Amino acid sequence: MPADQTPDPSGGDKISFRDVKAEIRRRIERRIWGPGDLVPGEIDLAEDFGCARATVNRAMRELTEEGLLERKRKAGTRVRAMPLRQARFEIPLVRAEITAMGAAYHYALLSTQTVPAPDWLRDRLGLRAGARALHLRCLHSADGRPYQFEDRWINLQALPQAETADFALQGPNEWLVQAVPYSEVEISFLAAAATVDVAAALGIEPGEPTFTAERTTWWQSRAITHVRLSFARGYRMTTRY
Amino acid sequence: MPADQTPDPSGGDKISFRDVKAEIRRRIERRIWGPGDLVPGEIDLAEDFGCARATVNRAMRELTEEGLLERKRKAGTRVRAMPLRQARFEIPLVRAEITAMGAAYHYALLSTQTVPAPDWLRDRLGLRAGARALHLRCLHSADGRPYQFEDRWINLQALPQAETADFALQGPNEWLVQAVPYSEVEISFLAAAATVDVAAALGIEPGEPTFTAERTTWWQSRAITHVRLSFARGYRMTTRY
DNA sequence: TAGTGGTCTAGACCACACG
DNA sequence: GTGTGGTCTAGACCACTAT
Repeated sequence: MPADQTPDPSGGDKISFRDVKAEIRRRIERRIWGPGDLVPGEIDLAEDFGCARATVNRAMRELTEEGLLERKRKAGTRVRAMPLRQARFEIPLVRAEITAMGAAYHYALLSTQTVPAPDWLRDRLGLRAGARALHLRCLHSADGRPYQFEDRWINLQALPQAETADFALQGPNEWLVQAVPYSEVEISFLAAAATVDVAAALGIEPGEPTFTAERTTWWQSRAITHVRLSFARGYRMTTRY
Repeated sequence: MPADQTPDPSGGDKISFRDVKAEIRRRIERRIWGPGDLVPGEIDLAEDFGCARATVNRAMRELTEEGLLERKRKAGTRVRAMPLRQARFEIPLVRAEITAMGAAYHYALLSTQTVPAPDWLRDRLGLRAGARALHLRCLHSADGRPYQFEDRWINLQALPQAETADFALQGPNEWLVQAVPYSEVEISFLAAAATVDVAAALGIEPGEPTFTAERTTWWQSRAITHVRLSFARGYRMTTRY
């Protein structure tokens, strides 16, 4: 009997769901199970691997979540014909991002103003006409160099206490996470030409390409805040998968 | 005893790990368990909820993966003080992306050439001096409008059969997934100024901000391909979490 | 050393979807 | 109808780590 029939080369006694995952991965990579193929059922595999069905189940469930398999009741499990590529990005607080690079973090509040929400914002956040919003502009720096320009709007209907908060020392992002944790978020990434505002803050030329993130946040179905983050020249968002 | 001690309001008999997740979420949102707090152990919660420990375990494991909890053996489970924000983006094939919008997909091969790998590419892919690479330039269109410009390099040492493949009809991406499935990938997103090449292909002005993705792919520790994708004006990558 | 999470098992029942 | 995955359970042992 070939030695690689059984995963778990380490001599440990029990088969782990990790072993099963690795072995299934291997069989897919080596085309033993090709794209679109039907994979044996959990019971068969459990017997093959010499483990409980629950173990196989967990392995296949995770591989499904990772985009390698497709499962349907009664129909069985198939190798995804077109593997679902997905990347996961962590969205840290700027402070954490900067200190993690080993740079000194500095925060500055550039302006703060309570104004009637402009039309596009009312539309975006679902505010009624005449609603007031807090508008903040901030700069986050790394080792003294501009790193990220933050242009934020806060819905004062939903978060009236924001009007009296002091954003001179603590950035609005950090204030918000302690005020409204675990919210629902929509985030977009795009390339934008630097406006005069942004260019001035980041020390670049107007019109220069700027990596930009826009984030809208809800809490219990109420819009809380909308922010546009403009990153300094050369910024990249990177991940592996 | 308060009615909300027990989740599962629907009158169903068994407690699902989903019920447990929802209830834990609720308690965190309502600050019953605040940031940094120690959460009861699995055994206690299982008794509370009237379910097996495995059920609580799955709920908490998934919440941990979602970034809401932090777990350590012996130390127990805590509510993350700074919730780990993470976004997941699906990286579909261009064809799928375009047809999903309801637009007609069109692919065109602009140029193809076998050349010695330039220094930056040798560096990036870990190729030896003098290594040859296949250089492809392609355009993907939606309803006849340029959508994505693809500038790709393929390592011919690792994939010699690419040299004789016909990329006139099938894009290199699609060819590659069938030739080398399930590889290891590093991907970056950035904002770049359109080069003359890119601008001409996409029908925009040189220097215009262009949302750009760079992807390098390995298979069994060998570099396979490196690609730079430039998106048309107005492109956004969006997700919710 | 002891407590907590991590995992495996064997068995059971259910829900969905294909024929 | 019937087969496949989806989930729950009760019990067990293990592995890490704080004390």
